[in-house]
Amino acid sequence: MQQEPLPAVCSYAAMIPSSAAFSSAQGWVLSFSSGSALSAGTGAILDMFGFPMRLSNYFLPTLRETPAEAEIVSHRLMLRAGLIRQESAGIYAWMPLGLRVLRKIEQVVREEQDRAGAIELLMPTIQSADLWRESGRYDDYGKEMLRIQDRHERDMLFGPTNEEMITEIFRASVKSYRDLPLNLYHIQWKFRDEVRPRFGVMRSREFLMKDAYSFDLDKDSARHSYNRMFVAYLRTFKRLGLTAIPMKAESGPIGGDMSHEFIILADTGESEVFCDRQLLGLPTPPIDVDFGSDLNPLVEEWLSFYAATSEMHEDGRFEASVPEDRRVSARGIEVGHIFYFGTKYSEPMGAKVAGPDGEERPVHMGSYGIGPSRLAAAIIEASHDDGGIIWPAPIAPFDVGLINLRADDAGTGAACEALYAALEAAGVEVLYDDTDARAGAKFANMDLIGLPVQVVVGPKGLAENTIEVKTRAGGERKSIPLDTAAAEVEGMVKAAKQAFAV
RNA sequence: CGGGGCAUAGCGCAGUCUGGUAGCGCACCUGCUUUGGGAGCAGGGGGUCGCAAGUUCGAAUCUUGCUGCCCCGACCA
Repeated sequence: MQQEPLPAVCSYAAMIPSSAAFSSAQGWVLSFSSGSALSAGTGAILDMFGFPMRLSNYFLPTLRETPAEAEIVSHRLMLRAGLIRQESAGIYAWMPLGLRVLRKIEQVVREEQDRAGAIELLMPTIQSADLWRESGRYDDYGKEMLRIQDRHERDMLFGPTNEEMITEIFRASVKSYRDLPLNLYHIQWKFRDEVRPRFGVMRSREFLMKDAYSFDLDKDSARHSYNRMFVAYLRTFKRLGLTAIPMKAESGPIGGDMSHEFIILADTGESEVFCDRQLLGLPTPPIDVDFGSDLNPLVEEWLSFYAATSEMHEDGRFEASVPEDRRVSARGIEVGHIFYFGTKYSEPMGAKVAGPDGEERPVHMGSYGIGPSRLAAAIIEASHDDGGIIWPAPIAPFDVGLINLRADDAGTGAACEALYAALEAAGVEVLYDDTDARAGAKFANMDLIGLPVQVVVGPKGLAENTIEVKTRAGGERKSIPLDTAAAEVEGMVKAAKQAFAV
């Protein structure tokens, strides 16, 4: 079972001291700094604070009506479910529930990057224009780059990407081929001043991106670094509940000659894509894939089937290489992009290493992007129904939505509290709807925010010592005995997550 | 950046043509009733009508300028 993401919890805990209302909770500051608290599951930490996620105390501003500006379903649902709020064109605030999703996506991405041998660091959002003058991109990048000046009238910019900066970091410290290969990544906010931002966080100006940068002595080893990210991406998207297909891509303004986009199929996709149906069923590389081994056969298998975006599509080749009943032509959303671009930056910026022969040569580089903020929207595009979002279990903001149908009833209240405590102790994240809204409103709201498992506690069932559980994805409900409910729900949550494990 | 549209309460909208006390539904607050799929009744709060000039006795409404936002296209994680 993967580790639960701590950042969301940390930020939540950090907010507590600012509110006098919580000052009666004792000892939490000390508890928080203890190692055992941090190593425990998220739920256990919250429980330790004695501050459960009661909806009555939470901040979840959902909307019953759809804001007029939202065109596509993910944008509508993200606004309605209180995940995001637009602050300016293409610029969004992430509300608590949305932030939890974003952190979970980040964490899956992080785990797979780490597994593939990439090393995390964190570069700033603001960069010096001088760095970009070195590579020549300061003039090339155009108006998409947000240019700013500091108080000394120095030219700065809000980074749209980090090739220059990582190259600068690399060249300052790495001088020998013995330190290669190296792959450094960070997960940081980027800004691209899109002419027309749209579709919410799918195509925003400010967006969160995981960008990794590989450094190798020559093209062959760079190819291996590329393959490692290729495999990591296949695993990452699968764990997020997505079937992403690598497609040959144009390398765009970043440049280079080996490049693939990872595309998921969705009706609202921005681009037209064509591929062989076989790709949809190819097995995802397993968790124990050896990243040190030759990954070429694995990658080549994926690349042996036809797959292309409309820009790279050739009708003739498509029809010649794919039998008619296997031809898929659909719309797709780009969720990742990997490039090999050789010495495009290392050469002009002087990032050189000495080879075994003592000769210095520019390193061969690649860059590898995934947009977690965009993924949140893409996942909703791929997983929703008329009632709202259906989160894949691994990235759901909470595992369980616990509904108390009668907030003023001592019996249901006690049953909910007991269930809540038992589930949290088992490491299950629970959002407890203890509000006094009506049943219908609670059900609709819970469906909207899409938690994988709903637990409904009402006076009727309780009279027979039962509660009801419902899975959001399939909609199945069943009554189960109260005394085994916690164990059963825990099992459902674990099974739901297990279904996404690869 | 070309083309089109919109801007009135947190959200969805009417009112603008034809200038005269700023409205409706949802949400919010109070009370009572209700309580297993977005309850009912009664009462209540919330608005520089995007901004600025102008015309007028009087501007949400007419004029001009500006700004913001959305949609289509070209471009992109």
